[in-house]
Amino acid sequence: MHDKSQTGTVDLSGQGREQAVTRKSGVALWRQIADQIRQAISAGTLGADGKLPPEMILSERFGVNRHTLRSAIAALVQEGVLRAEQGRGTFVESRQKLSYPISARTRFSTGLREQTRERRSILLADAIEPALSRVAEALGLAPDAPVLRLETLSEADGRPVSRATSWFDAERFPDFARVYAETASITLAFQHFGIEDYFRKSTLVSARHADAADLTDLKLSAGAIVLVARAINVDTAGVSVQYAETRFVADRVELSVSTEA
Amino acid sequence: MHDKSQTGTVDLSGQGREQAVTRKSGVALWRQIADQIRQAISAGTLGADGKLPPEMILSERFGVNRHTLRSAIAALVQEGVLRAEQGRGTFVESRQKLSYPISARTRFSTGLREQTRERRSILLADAIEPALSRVAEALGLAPDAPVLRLETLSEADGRPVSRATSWFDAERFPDFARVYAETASITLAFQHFGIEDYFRKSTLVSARHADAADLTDLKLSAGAIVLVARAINVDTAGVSVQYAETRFVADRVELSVSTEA
DNA sequence: TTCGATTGTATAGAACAATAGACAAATGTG
DNA sequence: CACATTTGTCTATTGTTCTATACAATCGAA
Repeated sequence: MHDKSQTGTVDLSGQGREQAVTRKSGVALWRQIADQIRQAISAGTLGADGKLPPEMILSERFGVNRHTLRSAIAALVQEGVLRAEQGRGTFVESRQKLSYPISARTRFSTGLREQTRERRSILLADAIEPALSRVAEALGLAPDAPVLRLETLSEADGRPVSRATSWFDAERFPDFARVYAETASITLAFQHFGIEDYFRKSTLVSARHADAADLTDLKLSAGAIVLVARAINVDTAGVSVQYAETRFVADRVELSVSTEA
Repeated sequence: MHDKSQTGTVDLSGQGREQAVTRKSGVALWRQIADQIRQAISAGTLGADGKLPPEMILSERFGVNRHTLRSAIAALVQEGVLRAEQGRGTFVESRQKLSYPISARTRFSTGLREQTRERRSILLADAIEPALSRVAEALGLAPDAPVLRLETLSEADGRPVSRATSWFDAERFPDFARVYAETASITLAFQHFGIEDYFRKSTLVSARHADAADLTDLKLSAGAIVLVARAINVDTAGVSVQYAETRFVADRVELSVSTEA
């Protein structure tokens, strides 16, 4: 059933890189095309002048009917990436990708300060629960030890950037959730508990399709990709104080690792 | 058109994490389900005993017809993730994710040595071309300076892991492609040109859908995700010697960043 | 105002995806 | 063997996606 998929190629970038749509793949053509246009815009290889080529031209490049291409554009208009004006053309609404630095001193707001006008984090939920095995291992706690779980959403310039689930030792940090809710900052909340500084020990990066909850919180459409960073933060004594699993919107964020050993 | 999508949820993990399929989203149900099963296997929350639940059970969990679920399984069988046996059940063929370390001393084979039986890199193509703007910038060369481009494929245990495009200063490293073809190692090829050691300066990590070429080379099915690492390597003097854009199969690889400041 | 270029709308048919029900074929067990 | 369990195949129906063609509406320039 899946061995007969056909692929047609298209040079969208003008730089030798080929883009393509694959038929009978389980992913609708209009969605594949929407993903590629979004990516090309982000890479600057399409709409660099703020305007997209006409629908007829684009549909020929992708080798699909004009209506199929229009579905792709409609999806991107709904996402806020494009804006179509009858008689004039289709225009790019937003372009740039945020570069999120990962280093020993990774903090949410700091690294994005120069790239955005405004940033904020929202506390969606908090709960005290027995630790899952991977959480207990990351924090160096006994299995099923009580941990505080924080669900947070981060936005930059009014658009969702990432969705994080963080765990903390509930015994060492009682009432952390309330302090965080007041300060809206992990760094400040840690200081309230006497931790002047903390460091990123390790980060595991993977990628997958966004699940249902992330789709909603991050305002994504189905099939969207998230970059997943599983990180451990330690205090100055090297003791794990936070384990976090953060999902970044792959279309809007890239992770920057500088390894100055 | 895209605002009327319906979402049904299913707890696949037994840990409170919900999985879901979204209808009318441009992604066929069987593909969404295939993606989720693959991910659940990789996370160990499904088929931990090597065997998948019967089709009837799974189709009820996902809230779809048995045939739809069978399409998902068929796709995973073709990928080599599952193996179905009439009368017996469906079994897990491969599970584990490779953890690819990113540090100042990142090299392909070293980090994967303990996780795999066998690794190899294949030179697919090489060419000398004028540098693209981002390549020239990364290597610190003049725009359109001649650069060598290498297209390589890396496999571990007989399965494709990553697909890289690397660029080198063609004037500093004449004949690099031939040397690399003979040694099958970037490290050894560099030594041939008097570079005893080199370091990873920076890495940008992003994620996107695999394009047509990567789909073919990495033997993926459409809609698959790749982790993209854009890296700059420098010699001991701090001069850029290699710029590489590597696409990792997101289902098989995660990137590990240890930030020991 | 007239015209070309462009996006928006409508309709119909073909190809694909999903559902439904029934039964065949293989496996392991009592 | 007889049986329950499980995957494999078949047919039919419905809804979604893609194609094809035609024309309307808006904009900007000649």
